[in-house]
Amino acid sequence: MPDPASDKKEAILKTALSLFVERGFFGTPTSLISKEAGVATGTLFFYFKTKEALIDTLYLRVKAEAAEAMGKGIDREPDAKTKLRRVGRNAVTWGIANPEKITFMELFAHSPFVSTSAHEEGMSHFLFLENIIRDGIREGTVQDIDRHLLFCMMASAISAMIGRISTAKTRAEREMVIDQGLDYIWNGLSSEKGGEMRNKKAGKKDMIP
Amino acid sequence: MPDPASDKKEAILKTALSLFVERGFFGTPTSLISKEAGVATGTLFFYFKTKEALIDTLYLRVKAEAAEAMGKGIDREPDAKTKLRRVGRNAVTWGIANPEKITFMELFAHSPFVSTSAHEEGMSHFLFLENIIRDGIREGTVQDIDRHLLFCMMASAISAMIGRISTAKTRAEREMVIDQGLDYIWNGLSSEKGGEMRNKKAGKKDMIP
Amino acid sequence: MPDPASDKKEAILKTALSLFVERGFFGTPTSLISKEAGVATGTLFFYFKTKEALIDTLYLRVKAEAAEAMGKGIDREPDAKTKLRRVGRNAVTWGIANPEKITFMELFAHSPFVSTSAHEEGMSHFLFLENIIRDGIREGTVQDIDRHLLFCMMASAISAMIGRISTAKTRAEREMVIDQGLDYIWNGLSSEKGGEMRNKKAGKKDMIP
Amino acid sequence: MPDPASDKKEAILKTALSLFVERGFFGTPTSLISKEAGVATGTLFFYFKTKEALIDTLYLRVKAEAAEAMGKGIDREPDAKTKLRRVGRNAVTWGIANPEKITFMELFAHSPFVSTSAHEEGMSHFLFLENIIRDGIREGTVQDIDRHLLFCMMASAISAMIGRISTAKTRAEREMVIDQGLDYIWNGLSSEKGGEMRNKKAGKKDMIP
DNA sequence: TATGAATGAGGCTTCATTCAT
DNA sequence: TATGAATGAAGCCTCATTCAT
Repeated sequence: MPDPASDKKEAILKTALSLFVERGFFGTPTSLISKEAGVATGTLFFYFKTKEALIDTLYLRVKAEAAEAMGKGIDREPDAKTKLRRVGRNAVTWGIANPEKITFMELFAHSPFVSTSAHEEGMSHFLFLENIIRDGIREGTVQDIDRHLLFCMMASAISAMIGRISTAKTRAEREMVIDQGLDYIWNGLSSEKGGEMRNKKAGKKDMIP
Repeated sequence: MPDPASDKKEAILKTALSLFVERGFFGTPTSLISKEAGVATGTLFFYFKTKEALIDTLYLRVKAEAAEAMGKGIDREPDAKTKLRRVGRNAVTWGIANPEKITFMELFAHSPFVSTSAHEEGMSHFLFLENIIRDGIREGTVQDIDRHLLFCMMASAISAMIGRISTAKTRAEREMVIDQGLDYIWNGLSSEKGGEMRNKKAGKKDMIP
Repeated sequence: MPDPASDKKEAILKTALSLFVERGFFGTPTSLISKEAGVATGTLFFYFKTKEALIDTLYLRVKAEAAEAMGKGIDREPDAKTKLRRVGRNAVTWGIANPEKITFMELFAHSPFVSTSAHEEGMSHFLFLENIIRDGIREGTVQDIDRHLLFCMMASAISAMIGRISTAKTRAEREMVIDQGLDYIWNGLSSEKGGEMRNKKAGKKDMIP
Repeated sequence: MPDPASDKKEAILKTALSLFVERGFFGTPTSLISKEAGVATGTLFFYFKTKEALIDTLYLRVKAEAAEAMGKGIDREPDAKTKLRRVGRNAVTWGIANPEKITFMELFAHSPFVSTSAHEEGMSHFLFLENIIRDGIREGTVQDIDRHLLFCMMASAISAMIGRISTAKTRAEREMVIDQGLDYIWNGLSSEKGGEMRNKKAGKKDMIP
């Protein structure tokens, strides 16, 4: 009962993902994709009008999947800080489980091979992140600096983490890197850091005799 | 004094830089490079055995130039913190002045078109950065977390900053983004708050008695 | 009464005619024909074993229809001259009413895409024309020159007329062109003129006395 | 001293002419052209940006050559009648000597594969013909009917003649067909007979005392 | 050094045709 | 009868690279 048509389409998408990551867009001929996917050359073009249409579809899917994974469970978190921390952990978890997809997103995030419309549609899945940042700024727990800059930096930091984690040998090392990385990110975002704020809060408590 | 031969070689390199950034590696035919550079197709292959040899040369040059720019004046800085802050500011300044080169580095940082040896040689120019981080850790001013992770995160943060800055309309906005970005980076790197957090936690325990 | 099966076949033929005229044989994919005809790709190949079988069928139909139209009413004409003139007018009338079919015939009259057998069978519909010419020669009203040449020239003249007529703006202009064209054709075919010319000259002399 | 570059280009043009005539535009792959011409596939595209550019060039050349051949010696002819007769004979002579080129012109005269600009430029070579017809009308030796129609009919008649001639077995038969054909054309064009016929009819009336 | 005509492998895509349903 | 997913050969064209000059 598995839809045979869908099977071939999925096989193409899966194979394309691997090959694009491995060899880049221009580096992977459509003929290789179809061969590795076990379909005829014409079949690829039956499902995707163009090589670019193929990568567009792929891009959108991966972005959507990533966004969904990152947003998992954030509603149960009480504030922006914990929400963002959970997003970070979700991202790392998903990235580790889907290294190809992470690499794919990085490779084609600014690629001209992906259509502008696909870029825009892909970006829309992450609007919820900007919302959390905005809430955090309102709460006073996130530094009130340029939101888009924060967003980009957070994204690049997570990406760097995943990159670093993928070289980790043990589970322990991996966990350590995640913790350190999330600390780094949060401390960078936190408005507490001003050392003074901490001092202030802590001080208040400390000062209570 | 201008060696005519060298002129052509330089013209090819300069043109190739622009075109690779604009259109990617596979997207720019060598014929286009030579045409835009005002030389014959054969001339390009006289100076560079291969298209890959051309991009390797380019990559190495840009990396070396970037490293040199980032290291400017760090000897006069007293400690790791100020050194790193100066590196960051140098990087941003250079990146803004050389947008094509920045883009080029990002595009080909992990690219298979650049040979492994070139990647390694290119990376070597940045060893001084890891040294500063190591010193900072020894000084106690930089968090004692994975050095390579710090390095990657710093690099990606700077890159994100430059990206964000390039969309800034006014000089004032630009300066603000730089300051905020460097704050973010430093606060992320700083051991102060981390220390305090640890202190805090430790404090909790301390307070138990 | 409309056989649904036949409906599809007719739809395919009709669509194919338009598309072949518009875009040529190789220029119109069978997939386009079936799409525009509103049938599945497989259906076309159910009714026509091959793309060439389709165009053969089309060719034969159009030729037969044209021949029938051209022969309409010639039995009521008294002699070869009037017969031929009626054939010419019939041809023009039909050609104006069926521009696609005329173009189709011209396009594929010598085309290798139409099988030789179809060409031969198509030509057979026009044998009656050669018969009229033969009769005219026997009557003495048509020049006794190569019959096949006459046939070809008449055909090409009619075709030229139709082409010229299709650029006419007004009905009056169109009628004028038809009359002039038929005059041209007939005068070209007529043996009278030679005779009359001779008679005329002779006549002049005769009249001198 | 024969320009080697030009050699290859000419070989391609010559081969393309034969193949297009033999197999049509879509029926002859560029790969076949280059193979038969003895050059590499890339060479064809070095000289002609596109397959269409190739046929355009070919079309223009053939048209120009045909026009030049048809106009040969007409200046030495005294009047429109002899000029046109010479044009006709020139055309037939050239057509017999260059059967492929004649066929080529017929095949692609209305072809969409030849660009509109090429069609227009090609047509311009034949303006001198329309001029002769105009002069003839002024002289009173050519029927005063639509000039463009005359032009088309003459062209198609000549073409039909050539077609018929190419099936001639003996030189004598060929000469006969040429003479008959030119007679046909001229009688069709001549205003004498038309005029005389009218004169004749009128004359009869006039003679009625 | 420098040129640019020439090469030919290889890429993307089309399309006539088949076949299981 | 009718469908449309699937096929794969073949077409047009690009482009890194060479080589005679």
